[in-house]
Amino acid sequence: MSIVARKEKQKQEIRSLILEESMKLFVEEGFSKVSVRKIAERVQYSPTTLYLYFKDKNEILFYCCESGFKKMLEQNIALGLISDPIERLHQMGINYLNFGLENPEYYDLMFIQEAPMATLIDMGAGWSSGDQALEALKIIVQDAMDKGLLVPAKVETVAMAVWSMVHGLVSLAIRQRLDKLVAPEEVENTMHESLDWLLKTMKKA
Amino acid sequence: MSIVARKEKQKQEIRSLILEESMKLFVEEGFSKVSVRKIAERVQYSPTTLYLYFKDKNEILFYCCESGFKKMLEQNIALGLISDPIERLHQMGINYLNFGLENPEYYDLMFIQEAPMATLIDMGAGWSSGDQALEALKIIVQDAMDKGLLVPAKVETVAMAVWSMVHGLVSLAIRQRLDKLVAPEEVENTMHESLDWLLKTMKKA
DNA sequence: TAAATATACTTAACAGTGTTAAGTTTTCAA
DNA sequence: TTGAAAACTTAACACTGTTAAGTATATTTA
Repeated sequence: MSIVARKEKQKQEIRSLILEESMKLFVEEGFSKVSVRKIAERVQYSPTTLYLYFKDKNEILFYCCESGFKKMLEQNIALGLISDPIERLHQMGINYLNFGLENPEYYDLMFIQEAPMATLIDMGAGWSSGDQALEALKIIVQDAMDKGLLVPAKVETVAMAVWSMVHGLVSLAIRQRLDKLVAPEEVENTMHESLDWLLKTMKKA
Repeated sequence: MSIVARKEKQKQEIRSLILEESMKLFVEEGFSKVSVRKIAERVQYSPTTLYLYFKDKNEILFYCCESGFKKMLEQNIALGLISDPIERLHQMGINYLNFGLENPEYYDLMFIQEAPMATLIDMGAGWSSGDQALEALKIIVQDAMDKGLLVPAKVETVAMAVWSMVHGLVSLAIRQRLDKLVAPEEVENTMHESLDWLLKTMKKA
């Protein structure tokens, strides 16, 4: 049994190696430049060997995506210290914007590309860390309403609005669409102003 | 002179033909399935001939994109009849959501893919119809503020917030991310509720 | 220990992609 | 009618994801 376990462990190590090198490639060359052959070259295996460890390229993308979510959640640990729900929501939004702008390739994978979602669907699995992040958002919104800081409304509606807005900001920025609204050097600043505006606006008078 | 003019006209006709068939392919098979060879087959030319009429594939995408904006603007013509700025902004948002959900392939091209933007940048040209749509948004926001219907703020900030939110809703929906927040059959409805919520919230008490 | 089996990995290939260089056919002016 | 210019095609390059078939390398069984 110990021998089969060791083999399994080795297999897992190679899987990890493949994922690690894939992510490095992402960050260095961008999503569109990542190919099975390039990953293979990095891990010093033939391209077809990767198919012994993953079903297809999309599955590799999916697991990279998962690791992106972990990265994102780590950033939010310090959030627990903020007790005021609105302030906490605000900081969560700021973190979201920063994560997107600092890790555009990850963000692309996690929220823009359809490939990882396709895999998720035919794996029947959950969006583990993604669901977790959304759950956190809903809880904050609920909390804010309970404390009378927001006008009462359906939690899902408000959560969707807030998430859509920050996602909209990041994804339009990443895809160079916000340059069309303000000068490039003002984009980042205005994004934060928009977020501030939303929170100030939604706060019960 | 008349003969060279006729030639030019013929050239334009072929360009139009290529674009038309490209767009049909989009709608029928989706962005990712559109290839130079498939377009060529449809217009009954060899693939390389397309390069005599367009610099590269991205340029074709760019022009398809332009036509998407025209389609979108047409939808907004009836908006002029609404005099109340908030109501007009609301209807503009509803139109935006509907356009995105009804023409996901166009929407993808116009606001999600980076290819057309790349072409735009190295063409040095403007985002003609896109700019027009954004200008309309800014004017409405300004109008609403002038009439005291919105809390005063920087126009660009509010415009960016509103655009980002509707874009966020549509793009997350198209990429199947909103299913993670509410059940699939409730997505469209909740999107509209989120939009309603935003407008109700931003309206000056 | 030797043969049989299972595991790990690679080579070769298919069908597709965007794009370019070179060659052919057609059109039109001198 | 000849010659040049325009329009178009063929062949090829360098990629892409993926599969089938073959080859080594361990591991198990006789």
